[in-house]
Amino acid sequence: MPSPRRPTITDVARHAGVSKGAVSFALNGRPGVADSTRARILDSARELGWVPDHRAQALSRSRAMAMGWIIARPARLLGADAFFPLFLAGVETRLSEVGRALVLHVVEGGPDAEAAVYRRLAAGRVDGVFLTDLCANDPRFDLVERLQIPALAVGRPCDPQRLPWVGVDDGTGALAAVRHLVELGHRRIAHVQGVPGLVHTTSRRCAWETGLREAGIPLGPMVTGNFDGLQGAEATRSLLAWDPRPTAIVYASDLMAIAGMQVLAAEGIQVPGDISVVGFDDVAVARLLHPPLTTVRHDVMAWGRAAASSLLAITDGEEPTTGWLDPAELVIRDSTAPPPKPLHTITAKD
Amino acid sequence: MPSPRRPTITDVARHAGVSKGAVSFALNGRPGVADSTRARILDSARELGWVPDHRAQALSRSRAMAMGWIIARPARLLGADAFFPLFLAGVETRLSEVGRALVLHVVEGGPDAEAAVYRRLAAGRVDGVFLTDLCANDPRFDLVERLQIPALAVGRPCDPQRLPWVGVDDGTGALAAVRHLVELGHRRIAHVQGVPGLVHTTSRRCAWETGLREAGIPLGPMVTGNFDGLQGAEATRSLLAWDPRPTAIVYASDLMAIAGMQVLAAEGIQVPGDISVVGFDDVAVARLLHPPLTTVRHDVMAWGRAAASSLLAITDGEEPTTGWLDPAELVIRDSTAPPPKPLHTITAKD
DNA sequence: TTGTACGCGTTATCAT
DNA sequence: ATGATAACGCGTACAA
Repeated sequence: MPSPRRPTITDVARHAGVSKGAVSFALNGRPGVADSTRARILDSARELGWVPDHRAQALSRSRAMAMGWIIARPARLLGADAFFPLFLAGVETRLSEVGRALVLHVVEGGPDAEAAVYRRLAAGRVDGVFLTDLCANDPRFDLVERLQIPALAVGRPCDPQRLPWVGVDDGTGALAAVRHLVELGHRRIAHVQGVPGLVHTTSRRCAWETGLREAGIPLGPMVTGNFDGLQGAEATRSLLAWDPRPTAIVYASDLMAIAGMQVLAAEGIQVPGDISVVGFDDVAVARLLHPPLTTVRHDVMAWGRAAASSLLAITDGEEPTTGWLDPAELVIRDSTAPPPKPLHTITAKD
Repeated sequence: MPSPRRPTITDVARHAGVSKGAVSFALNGRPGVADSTRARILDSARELGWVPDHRAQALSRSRAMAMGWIIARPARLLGADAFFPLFLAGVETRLSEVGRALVLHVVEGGPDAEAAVYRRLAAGRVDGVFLTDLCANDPRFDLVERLQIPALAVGRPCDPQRLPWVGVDDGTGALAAVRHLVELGHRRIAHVQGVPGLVHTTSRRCAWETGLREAGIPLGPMVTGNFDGLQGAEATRSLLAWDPRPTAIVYASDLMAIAGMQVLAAEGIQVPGDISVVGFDDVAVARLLHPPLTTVRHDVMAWGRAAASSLLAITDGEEPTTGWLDPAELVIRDSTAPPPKPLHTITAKD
């Protein structure tokens, strides 16, 4: 039995005894069709089980009805990324509301491969793109301009005039974390920063510096982590070698903090008794750790929703909302406490 | 300055002094064009910066060049899902190799909303779909058949004849976990199962039952967890109330295991000294816990790649590979050890 | 309301 | 064998 061809508006038109044009108008709810005719057309469409063909609609409307998100990173790292799934969930819920799809690409092959993917997407596969993982002098700004593809920066670009952007101010949360530690009495507060070059790595580190400066504390030791967080372990070991040892560590991600806590536990160092630990992201497991992790929470799903709304506005020719959302906020749990009595530290100073 | 219209094959044809058809043949590497002409056409295309318009290509080829993945779940839960990002990464790397995109949808509104999304995607937005989170009597099998959309089941369906499928046998790994505990001397092995109804929940629970049965141990207590793992905490508390208390707990996911370990730690129960813990998934943090978590690993990225390859084969009219991939395997770390000496247990029995 | 050109690449038909 | 011409896919939009 031959698979019955999907009905087209031509079929609907024939069935309703009108022209193709009338069907199109009726189905799109546009004026210029008598109510009785419109009803008849809609009935026919329903009866035949007509569904608009996405490819034809895309071609004739010159719109892909989809947004693109290109992630330039080894795919394997997605499994350890706190941002990715939640941002995606937020974007997706918003796009679904207006019948748009999300086209996702993970590309590993360096800038050229990345540019090739943007070029492909720009050729009618998507109507706009999200730019995440912003870095200083981000080459994608030139790229999307050259390709004439609408783009939204996720986070505040170094040159915020250049593109619409939607960001969550993580500096506020990171600063709150440092102040919290200072209030608890800490004076030797270390930082494990994230991947160098990323805008949010810088903003978190700067917040840490600001917090120390405003408390009149000299800048403590800082080491650099990476994407998958495993480096948090090594970073922590290197911090333990400092003399005097830090009494608190502010990590740029929960995953690095978790890796660090495991090192501390293995060394017999109590958290928070000996060293206080602060993470960043408030991942699902953060509250499930022992002790539950003090961290900085940002509402990544809301961020995704807002970003999607902004990009939709851009592609629909409206004025996009741009700027900061609610800032990240400190979530105090049990991994932070006053520093240990400084007895042995004084000895160590000699 | 007017935005210079993107060049079409008509422009290329004019530039090279040939017809549209010749350009199409040349660009697609099909015979019937003289080599010299072909070279001239390719030069023109390169010079003009021609890129195929995806919408036009999709319409005329009647292919969307994209695959769909519809996830019917509250979007928020994606942040706590070990499977999602890795499977996606695997799928995506494979699809990218052949210029296909992944169209992703997260839908929350129940079966009707889900069916509506499938209908939309089937209307030319994608060429095939992945079916994940299989459950018994999955209504999507009828749905995709009715919509005539190629589909691949991710995991082994209850009726494996009905659709091509690619699965990872998690039963083998779960069974290995139970055997490992039995060998260590455990006799009271509990299980915290996953979301009821899902195929993999059943297969893991059955493996646990098999392991106990083959060791001649009566079925221990079992409780039910959920998606986000937080219920792992409550489940664990309920297990602690059993008398005699289990000496080992096999969780259906790492996240539940982590939540459980936190409860155990809070109760002053040593892991693995008092109770051994086994997870499932081998998420990134599993090795970073204290103690590092014994768990069952499945290569989810490879699964994603294989699934993508199979679905590509289906939509390209080839014979898809179907069946099991490498089975999940036990990863022994430090959260499992022999049970405590049964002194007080004997007392408790009276 | 109808008729028809249009978007753009593909492909079948036809002429050389 | 080579290449031109035109029809096609399907919904949209404008002239009539």
